Amino acid sequence: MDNRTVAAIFSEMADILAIQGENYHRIMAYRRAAENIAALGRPLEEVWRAGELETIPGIGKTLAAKIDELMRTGRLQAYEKLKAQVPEGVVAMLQIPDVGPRKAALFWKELGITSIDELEKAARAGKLRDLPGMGVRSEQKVLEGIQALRRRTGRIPLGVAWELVQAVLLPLREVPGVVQAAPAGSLRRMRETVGDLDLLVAAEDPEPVMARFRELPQVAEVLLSGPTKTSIRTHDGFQVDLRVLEPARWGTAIQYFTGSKAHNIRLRGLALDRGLSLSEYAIKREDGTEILCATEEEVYAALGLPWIPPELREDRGEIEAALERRLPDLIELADLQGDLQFHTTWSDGHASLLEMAEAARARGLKYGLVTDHSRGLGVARGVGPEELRRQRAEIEEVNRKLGGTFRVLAGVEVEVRADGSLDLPDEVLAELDLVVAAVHSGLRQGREQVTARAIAAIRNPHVDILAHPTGRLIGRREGADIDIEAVLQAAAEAGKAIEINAHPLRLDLNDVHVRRAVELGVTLVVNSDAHRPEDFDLLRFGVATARRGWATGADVLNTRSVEEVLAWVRQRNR
DNA sequence: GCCGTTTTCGGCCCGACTGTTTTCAGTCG
Repeated sequence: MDNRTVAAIFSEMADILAIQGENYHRIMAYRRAAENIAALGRPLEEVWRAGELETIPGIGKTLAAKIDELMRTGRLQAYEKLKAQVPEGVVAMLQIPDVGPRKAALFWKELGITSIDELEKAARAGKLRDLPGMGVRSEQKVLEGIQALRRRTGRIPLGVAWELVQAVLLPLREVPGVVQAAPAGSLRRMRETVGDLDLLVAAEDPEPVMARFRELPQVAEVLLSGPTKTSIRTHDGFQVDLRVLEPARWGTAIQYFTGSKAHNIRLRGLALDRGLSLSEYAIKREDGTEILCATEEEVYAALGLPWIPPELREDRGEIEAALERRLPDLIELADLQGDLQFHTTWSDGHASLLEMAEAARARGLKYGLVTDHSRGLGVARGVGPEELRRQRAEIEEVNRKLGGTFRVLAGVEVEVRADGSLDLPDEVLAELDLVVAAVHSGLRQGREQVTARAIAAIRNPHVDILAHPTGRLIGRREGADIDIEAVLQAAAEAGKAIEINAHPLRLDLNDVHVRRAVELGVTLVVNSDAHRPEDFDLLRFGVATARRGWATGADVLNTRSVEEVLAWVRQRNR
């Protein structure tokens, strides 16, 4: 039983307990356990076998026993008992905005409603308005919530959220009196998907900012608007929350709204230990006097901590690391010296080798590995032995033209066939500077088969890097059911590198797997996988994912110089 | 249900906004 399944069960148990009106903290215990299991980075089953379940934060005797039952029997009696008590459709109602556990329970108990469809009918028939605590407006909000839920395509991919936020912040920055404007929330933490978009503006007078925000062309609907907060929904169905506050309180505010919730709860606990109360407005002493923080550094310092990078703020050990002054020195975009995967018109890229090299150079990179697809992948065109030989001539010509300001290395993205063999003969691969291997087809194979293919590729002496190991496309396609732990172990043994593909729909490895790779000492590579010149800008998302996985510059191969990268290849191939 | 250099019991973050209410409950983040 894998981590995601166990996490989902605990999360659903929390929902059911909430509908039943259970003790809030007991519910939170289940949620926290679910989150920590999902973020574990190594197989829960392995932790269970080692008898170390209770070393996981938020797992005590009771939950450890429940995990044990799940691992041994594949079932959990307590879960089945809970599920039998509350209809599935009632639990599903929690997905509707503005419907929480209390209201879901109310609709169910008072009117016998057990599905979202029934709820919609009841709302249309005006049956909800007479319930205690409800009214005509609330009934309308339920209907609107159901519509919003049906429109919602799920969480927003990081790349889309990034673009939208840049577009919205620009006009807000032009409003007179605006001192600062920045994204907060999971976008600032650079999570791979973003739920609602959180924006923060510092200005003495909030109203002109709110007014400008409400009138943006992207706005389809104003959900709520007060003196400190306005929420809108865009035409694309995305919710954007804007908070405006005075500049003197910027530090506490941006800290608070960056989250995560779990990180903030821990921080507030630390504040209480020191006789302080932390809120988005200030740090309050017990006598009621306020400490205003204009910067985040001041907030953390007041709690005895160094500043913690936003990408780490998930309560995955960063607070302990900060207390012990052992936060990692995270990799930064500027640390990258090269990019070890980009494409050209030799396969499915949209620009010439020279154009791509110049684009990479314009972004401060010093080298790049051209990795057009081998033939086996059914993309338009693709390179075989003959094309690679001819491309080599073009590489030399481009390198001459660039006159030492940038170096193109010869590579390929070689297809791992369904049977685990590679799409190009070894002697052809041997002539290249570096070889990137990738699985694109047969992603739906069984776990053992697809894992074996990836490991076979890693063990091929000519392969240096395994690209986007799961092949997922966020929000579009599940990745292969691949045993990442086994792949990482194989890479560690063979001394091969694993890619963090920076494309915002891939981010593959993901943050949790990066963390595990770092623990295992696996060499990582952050690659743009650029298919057009502007795609080199995507590297920021790959670096962010590396940072979320606690990776330092030393963990990532392409922070090294081109000579060091080539030496890394040679010392292994001897 | 978890957790512990103020604790093995009694805590567990804090506030905005809305809609329903005459002081608060529910939801959200």
